[in-house]
Formats: sequence, structure tokens, C-alpha cells
Amino acid sequence: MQSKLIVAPKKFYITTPIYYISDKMHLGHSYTTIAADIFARYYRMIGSDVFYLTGTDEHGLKIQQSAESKGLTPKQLVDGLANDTKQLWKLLDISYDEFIRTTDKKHEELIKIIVQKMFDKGDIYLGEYEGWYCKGCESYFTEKEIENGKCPIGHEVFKEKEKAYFFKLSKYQEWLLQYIEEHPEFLQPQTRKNEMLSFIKNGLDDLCISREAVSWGVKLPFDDKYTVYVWVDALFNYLSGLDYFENKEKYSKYWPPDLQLMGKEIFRFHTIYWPIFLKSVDLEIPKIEFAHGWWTVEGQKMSKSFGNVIYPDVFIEEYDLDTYRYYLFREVSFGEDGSFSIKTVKERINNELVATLGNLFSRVLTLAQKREKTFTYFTDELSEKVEEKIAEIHKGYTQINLSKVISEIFEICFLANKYVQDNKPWELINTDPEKFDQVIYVLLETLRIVAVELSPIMTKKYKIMFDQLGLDLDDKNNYLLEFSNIMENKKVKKGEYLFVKKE
RNA sequence: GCCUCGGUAGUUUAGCGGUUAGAAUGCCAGACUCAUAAUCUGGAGGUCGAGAGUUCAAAUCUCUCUCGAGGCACCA
Repeated sequence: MQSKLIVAPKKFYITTPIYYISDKMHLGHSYTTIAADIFARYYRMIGSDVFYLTGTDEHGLKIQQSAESKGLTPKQLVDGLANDTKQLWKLLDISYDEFIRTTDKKHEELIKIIVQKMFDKGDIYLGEYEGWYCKGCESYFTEKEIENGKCPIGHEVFKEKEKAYFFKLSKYQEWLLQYIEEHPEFLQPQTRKNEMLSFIKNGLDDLCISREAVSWGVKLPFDDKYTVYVWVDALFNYLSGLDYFENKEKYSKYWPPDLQLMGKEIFRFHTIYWPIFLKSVDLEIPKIEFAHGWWTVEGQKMSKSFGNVIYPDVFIEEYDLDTYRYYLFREVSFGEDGSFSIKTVKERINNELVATLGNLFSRVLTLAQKREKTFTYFTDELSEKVEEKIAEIHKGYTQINLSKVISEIFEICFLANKYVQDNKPWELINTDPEKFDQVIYVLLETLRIVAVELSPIMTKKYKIMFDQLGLDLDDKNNYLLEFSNIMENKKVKKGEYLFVKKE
């Protein structure tokens, strides 16, 4: 798409974290995944070469134990769960280009090569790990996890020492600080960046990257008594997902990631370990790491024990997918924590989706159909304002501000509603048919732009909008983001309501 | 304990040195009838957490206090 208002980057590589698949994916997982999907769809639409990667993290003790208790092999267990996850993403209309699993052969191979590289470089050394060990769980626990000398399941823990491999994080501390300083966009939002900076300045300890008790994982290439620490394994999915070793062309086209989205709980791994690991193996650092907030539900922390976990598939059955995708990014400012409540869901539906957006479509299409003809290109002050909004929406994407994107789209709807009110086309049709035609053209073209701007967010409804506007989904020109003559000679046909009220 | 961020109309919030502090929602009144009782206009509602300072000028910068949220590692 060639718009005079927008400059599209040549390529756009966006990622979500790989999700640990011991549980069913909930609101939180879908939040990150849909956010990435919106970006991917937008950049694809404006003409960037997009690669969108998501996937699952499938190694570790939890999986190992869970499989045992179910009488399955770990691989059998994760195959089923990965499949469930893919099904859910399909239901949510996630347009990922690649679904990487840490149990994929290409991933496991890559991890071995990477770890060997780090080792050869001298960044990994054999040392001694000391921690609280639980014999029952065959695992070490952190100070935080231990309560009264007991592990989370209640076994007694003991201080134990064992040989283990460490990565020299400390060696890269100064480099990382300088890198962050020289790349102000690297870590966002600012408040999370500050936290990371103070964390680094407190001094980085070397990181234990081997696990002796975990057999379900990638073996260390230089010592197969151990498997590799989960975060080394997990982070490099962003590289294996690009087929780093199999397809250099793909890698050189997309690397480094332009935007990596995640929840704030794993920001540290992405802002400290990740760039340092990449530096260790001489790879380019991603452009932006962005941490979004957490959702509470009706003011309460979302957790299984409260029984208030929101599952997207359940929500969608009651409402619909586009409402879900819309609500998540309308209700809270991206980056902040948010509160999910049915009351605000209904308010958003009734006030915004129905009254402002749906009704605007409805009234304009009715008016347009009063003259049984098509309309010719015209511009006026509304078309100018709409173009300003197109630029603002683009800015919203570049600033990683999806709330701005949505509110600017609604600004267009407000402007259009007012324009209808001011011009009184229902009178013009009798008093000044020529003016009527001009007003309707401007409105129809405005609706087209609204539909286009909504398409990354509302992956189903925009199709209905296109259909009613007489636009062809497959015609690339129809997605143009500037005020154009596309709506000339288009036969509009009013159909079903876009959204219906919820009581 | 140390560090970071925030406290703006009933509610959610934008603004982060310069015209009467914007918006959405809720409330009140009016207009309109193309439209999903939708839309548009107007109104009420803010000592911009408290205090002090810097400045010609502060919601916006500095300091103190206060309330709230978050971070302080190996989370398998």
C-alpha cells in the first residue's frame, strides 16, 4: 500500500513470549498474543514484510512430573497441549507466521549450538551451586519459594551444593548499561526500564544455566549430565523460530526483532539475560522490548484459587471475538495494569460499538441507499480531518500505544456523526441533491477508512463493513489509508447490524 | 529497608513550563428525526494529593510530607 500519509518500515519482526503450557491459556496469554496480532496485521496492511512468531515453552520439571502422573511421555503431553493452544489461537484469529515449540528439533539443535558457542567463547564455566534442595521434588528452590524450611509442596528442604555451569553475566554488566543508555527506545515503558536499570546497577551475579535434576530438556553439548536452564532454552526461540541455521535468507531478512511483547513478570529475562546472551554469540540486539501490565478481574487478582480466571473461548461464546479484541485494548492503556469487568464490557459495547460505530454505519448506509446510484469523488473539511487522524493512528502504532489507536479511530466516528448532524443530508436530498451526493461520498469514504483502520483489531466485523460498503476483501487497493476515490461507483447495501446492545 | 512510578471532574483518564485544564462515561436541559430510544448542542461537576520553593508564568520543574501501585534474580 502506498499512502502519502504513512511510511511503512520495510520489515517488521514481532514476537510474543513462548508460553509455558502446563495450563490452559487464559486472558493474560491471549492479551499478549492479540496485541502482537494487531501490530502484525497493521504493519502487513501498510506494506511491511511482517514476521509474527509465537509458540510454546515445553521443557521443564513441571511437564516432566505432570506427564508421569498422567501416564504419558512428556512429548505426548506437550503435543496435546500445543495443539490446544494452536486451536485457541485459531479461534482468536491470530495471524502468526510461525509457531515455535521448544521441543521442535530445529530449536533443540539450535540451543546446543548456541550454548556451545557461549562455552567456546569462555562465557560459561563450571562452578558450584548452593541452594535449598528438596529431595522429594529433586529440585532447588529459591529463598522466596521456601516457607518455614519447606518447599512449596511441603517437603523439608536442605542446603545443598553441587557442581553446575554458570554464565558470566557479570562480564557484560557495563556493556548492557551502556547499550540501554545509547538506545532509549530499547526498553519500554519507562517505569519498567527504570526498574531494570536499578536492578542491573545493583550488580549482576553469574547465572546458573545447568540443571542436573531435570531430564526433560536440552542436554548441554559439552556435558550431557545436565540439561540447559529454561531461560536459555526459551529465549532463543526467537532465533530458532526464524530457522536461523536452516534458512539464512529468512534470518537476514527479519533479524533483529522490531518489537517483542510480554507481560511485566518476564521483562527482566528479556532485558538482561536476552541481550547479554545475544551479545555473547555476536548477534544483533532487538529494537524494542515492551512489557504490558496485568489484568485483574472485577478488582481481584485473577487466579485459579479465586475461580475468576477469564478464558477467551468462554467470553467469545457469550459476546464475540471482535468485542473481546476491542475491549482488551480499549479498556486499559497498553503497558498499564487493567481491570476486567462485565460492567465495563457492556458499557463499551453499548456506548461505543453500538451507539457510535454501529449506528454511524447504519445511518450513513440508509442515507446512501435513498439515492439509487453511486457517488463521485469529493473532498472537504471532513476528509482533511480524517487524514490527520490516519497519521495519528499510525503514530499510535509506532508509539506502541494501542489505546491511542482506538481512541483516534473513534474520533473519526465522532467527527463523522457530527458531520451528518451539521449537513442534514435528509434535508439535502430534497433541497440540494448535488450537495447530498458530495456529503454522502465523503461519509462513505470515511466509513471505508474506519473499516480499514479497524481491520487489524476487528478481524471479523471489518469484513461485514467492507461487504456493506460494496468493497472487495481481496482487492488490495481497498485498504489504502488516505482519502481516495475508491468509493466511487461502489454499490452499498445495508445489512445486519454490526453490533447489538447487551443488557 | 533501598529504588521506581502514580495521585487531575462521581468514575476511567489525556495533558507533563505558557491562551478560560481536555476527553469518555454518568447526571440535567435543549435540538433533530437519516439512524440500533441512536445522534448533535449546551449546562452542572476540578482549590490538577498536601505544603514550601524556583520562575514573568507550574497540573507541568525542585524539595518535604502523605496515600496508592510496582521492583529488589535464577520464579523448575
